[in-house]
Amino acid sequence: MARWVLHVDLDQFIAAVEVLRHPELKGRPVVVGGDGDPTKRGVVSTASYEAREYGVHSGLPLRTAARRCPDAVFLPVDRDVYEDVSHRVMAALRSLGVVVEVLGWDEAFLAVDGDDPEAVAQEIRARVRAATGLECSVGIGQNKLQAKLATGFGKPAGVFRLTAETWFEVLGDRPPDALWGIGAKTAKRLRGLGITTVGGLAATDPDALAREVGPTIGPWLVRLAQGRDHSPVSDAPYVPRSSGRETTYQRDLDDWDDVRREVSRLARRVASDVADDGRDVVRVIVKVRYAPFVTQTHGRTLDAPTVEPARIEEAALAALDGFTGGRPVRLLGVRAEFSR
DNA sequence: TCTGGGGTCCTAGGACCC
DNA sequence: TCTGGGGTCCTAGGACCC
Repeated sequence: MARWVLHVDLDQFIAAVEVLRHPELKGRPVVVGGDGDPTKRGVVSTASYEAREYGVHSGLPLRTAARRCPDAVFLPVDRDVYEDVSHRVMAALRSLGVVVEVLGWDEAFLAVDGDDPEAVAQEIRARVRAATGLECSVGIGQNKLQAKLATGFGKPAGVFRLTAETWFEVLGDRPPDALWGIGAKTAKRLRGLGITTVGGLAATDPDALAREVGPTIGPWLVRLAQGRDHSPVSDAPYVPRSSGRETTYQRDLDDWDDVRREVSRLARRVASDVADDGRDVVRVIVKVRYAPFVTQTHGRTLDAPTVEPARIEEAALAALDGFTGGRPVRLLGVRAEFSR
């Protein structure tokens, strides 16, 4: 009996959840992001397929989205609702009685045995639809990498199988950033080395690439392009490595007394988040993004692991002392790292 | 009129030690 | 004029993902 990995990805998840609770929006361009005001600083979390027709996509500044699609309905991000729907989706997936590895709100890997993975995929789609009213797409592969990439070819509301046999036929001529883990920066770097396709990357000598981009990443990139991946589908409970809060201010902070107050406020929020799950904090990192979008971080390692809010705040303020110059600030962040 | 917020993992350089 | 080699920890930054 064959072993398959199925990757499930909800279609336009956040926008679909909003349409579900506002049925009058069905068929209209819907853009979810920020606090729903497209004149403010913020980016698109998810755009409905109708809005995508206008070139609106995740990560696009809201102001740009409003320019491209003035008739779109703009809605604020409502995390609690998406989390709740996400729980129902994952419960529907677990109802199949297989190992489910959750990946964010709207994605999961499933380990499935059998000779008809397409039938299982359709059963998944039916159960998710019954539980939530939402559509999803399912990728089928022999490993997580293949399954994850397959899903994109099944969208929307479809199923696609991608195996070692069809890997190069489907992906060989595509640019390297079609792969999961290669972004614009790495694609550009590869282009500089004359590598412009997945097929080309797969045929590159791993040792040669190691010399160019590092001993771990070089060979990993080649394995990625070959569609090789041995990582298991795991339902082990997620253990966070860190927890943080950050804010982009609608108007830059010019006064560093305000900056200091805001760092204290963020640190106390982080401390309160951390207290909820009782993890010991070993290091606190402060992030500052200046008005021209230049970002710097400074951290403080604690003398001893702690959950004490006062110690966490103190460490954040000490880390803030690493920043000099007093330039206007666009974003502040505080992150706590846990002992491992 | 630019460019969110939540994360993870890897790299590179300096400090420090033997 | 020359100034080891290896290991580990700490720190800041980069790249990527949802």
